[in-house]
Amino acid sequence: MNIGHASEKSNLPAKTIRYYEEIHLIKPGRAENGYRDYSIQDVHRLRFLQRARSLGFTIDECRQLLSLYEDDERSSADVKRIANSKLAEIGEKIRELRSLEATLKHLVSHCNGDDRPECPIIDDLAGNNDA
Amino acid sequence: MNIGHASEKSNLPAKTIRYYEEIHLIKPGRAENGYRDYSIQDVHRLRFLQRARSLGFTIDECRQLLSLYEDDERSSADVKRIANSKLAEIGEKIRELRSLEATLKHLVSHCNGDDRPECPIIDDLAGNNDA
DNA sequence: TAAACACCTTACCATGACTGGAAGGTCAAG
DNA sequence: CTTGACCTTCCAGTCATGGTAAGGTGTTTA
Repeated sequence: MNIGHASEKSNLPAKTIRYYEEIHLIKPGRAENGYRDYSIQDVHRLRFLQRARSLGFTIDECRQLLSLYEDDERSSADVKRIANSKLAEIGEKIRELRSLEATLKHLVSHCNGDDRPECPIIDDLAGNNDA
Repeated sequence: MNIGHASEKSNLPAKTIRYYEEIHLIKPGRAENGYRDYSIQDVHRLRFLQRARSLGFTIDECRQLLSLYEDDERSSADVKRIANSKLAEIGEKIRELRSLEATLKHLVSHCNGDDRPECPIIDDLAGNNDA
């Protein structure tokens, strides 16, 4: 199967698929004309990678997950550990963003938003924390 | 004031300060020995940038905010508009992360996490959505 | 049969916002 | 005089692609 077809099946741009080969995540065969030739197994791997990436796993985590995916003897604890650490990261990121949101909302709510220059948002950024 | 001192006062790494100069966010003077020489005003700008970046504004947004900061005739509406658009972005990002978190939590909760190979997380990534 | 067009190849540059390191100049203290 | 803490510029790397160029291949159509 050519890369275009594999791209459709996996929901990954061809560019990305070639990049995954470059960093040794997959190694498709080659046809006589030099075109990459993807097997059904390869497409499974690509779909796996697409899903894992869209869940926020980094390429390195995907590499770990993929090797667990291909290992019939894996323990589910190994997989769960990776997922839990990613969950912790996501939770932390959410907390940070919510704190940012609160701060900005507070500033915005105190800004008149008219054509006068007084602006508590700028004042805060400038370090004048009068509020 | 040398860059090391400016770095302490602004809470920005010296590397970052030099980078900000490279992209024309600030332009400190130079001492006779060629060292950068930061004024109090420069440090105010750096602190402003540090705060704005930590609130999630991009460099380009910081550039806008900085020019508003330096413009006594600015309208607070201009500032509020930028802040509101950033707020919308942050909200969207939070929604995405919460959705990721929910999906992952669901998967993790169904995974035994023992030394057997059965793993609903891997199954899901592989595209077997039995759950 | 030939041209048009879709697809494939490699190779290189760009992104955002830094961070790290090499190679070297400057300056104060011991 | 030398050590060490600073400072300088320049070059390369990060992450996960995206863009573009220059060219080879394969199928369809005039």
